[in-house]
Amino acid sequence: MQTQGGVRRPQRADARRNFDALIAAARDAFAEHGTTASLEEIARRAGVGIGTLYRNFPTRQDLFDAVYLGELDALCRAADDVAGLEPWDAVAAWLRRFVGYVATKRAIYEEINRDSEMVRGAREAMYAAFEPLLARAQESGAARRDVSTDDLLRLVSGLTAGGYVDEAQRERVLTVALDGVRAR
Amino acid sequence: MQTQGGVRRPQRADARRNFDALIAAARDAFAEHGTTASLEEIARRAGVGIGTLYRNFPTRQDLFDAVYLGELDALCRAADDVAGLEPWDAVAAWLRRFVGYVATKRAIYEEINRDSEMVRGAREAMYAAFEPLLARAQESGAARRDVSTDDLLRLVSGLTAGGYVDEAQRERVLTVALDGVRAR
DNA sequence: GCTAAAGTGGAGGCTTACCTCCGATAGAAG
DNA sequence: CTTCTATCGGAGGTAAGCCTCCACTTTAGC
Repeated sequence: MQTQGGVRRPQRADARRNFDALIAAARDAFAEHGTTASLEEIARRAGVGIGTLYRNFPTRQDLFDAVYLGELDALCRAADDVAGLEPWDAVAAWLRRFVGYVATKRAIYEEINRDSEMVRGAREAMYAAFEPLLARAQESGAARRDVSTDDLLRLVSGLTAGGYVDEAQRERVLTVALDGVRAR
Repeated sequence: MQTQGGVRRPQRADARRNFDALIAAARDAFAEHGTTASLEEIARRAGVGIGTLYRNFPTRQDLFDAVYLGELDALCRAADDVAGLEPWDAVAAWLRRFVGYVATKRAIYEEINRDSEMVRGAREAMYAAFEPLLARAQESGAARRDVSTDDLLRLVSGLTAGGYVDEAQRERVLTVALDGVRAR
């Protein structure tokens, strides 16, 4: 991939090193502090000057996109992986994958609702990936018909972003919610 | 009530006016910006100097408690109001009431997971209010037995805090989740 | 090696928030 | 009306984040 989030990866070796270090540091920082993580701290963690951060990512959003758009691709492709399962199982499996995507990323959750230009495209990609799975489950009678793709993704991302005592509880709560989606 | 959140309401007329104005302004600000709302903006909105804010509420937490503990009481007492309904209906009704409490309050949601000393008591009060309703619904066979009070309150508060296109969507999603809680 | 071009990094100016302190003010009591 | 005192409010010191700018450093290509 030549670009990530519309930001070109630089050519010179040292510049590429810094670019990658910044994305890695930003991933951690966004996960820990949400969208408002300090850019100066990100630069510090990456072992890079603040000027370098700004040259590569003129705005916070650019950095944010670079961090998440790559992983988003993988998530969308996962829809193909589960396409062979039974209709309902495919829905459940992909949603669990989606949880894995959102779980460690407070920032994603904060952003998923906003209408920030660039995230809109990302959301559309996810919706496009999940929509067919849901449609198939609904046609086969496995999933209730009165919910939309949008409903489900918001349901699951809201659930996921909450704080839980442990992983087992998150899993339990997710199971309850998925049972609610199942047709009776 | 003489105290709110452990903070004594002052005696002099002007002081009481300011105290109340601060709580009202803080309620708005916390709803809008979450726990990190600027204290100086709260003082400004209340038409009061920043010094007055600090005299009444030495810490952010004191202010936060004063804002929410009063409303919390009302929420807990609502458990009695619904106690006369059918077991399942009582659970659903109280949870909807709970949604009303959390929905406009990002700050509450942020705080509900943390173990901040003073919020712990608040959480226990809510749990105490809801627990009997859930237990009754489980005994009557209306609610599944593999979920706890804690599970449900986190499930619902997570759902509620998410962003939605409109109220109808929030309602739809909540319905799905509640259906998941119902015994088959 | 040498050099031009790409890339670096942090000092510094700006803004915003936190919190303290104390001279000025306004309510309560007589 | 006066006096006493609780209360006010914002100036100002401190800290942290944002972002720009440019003298310096490093790389790639010869």
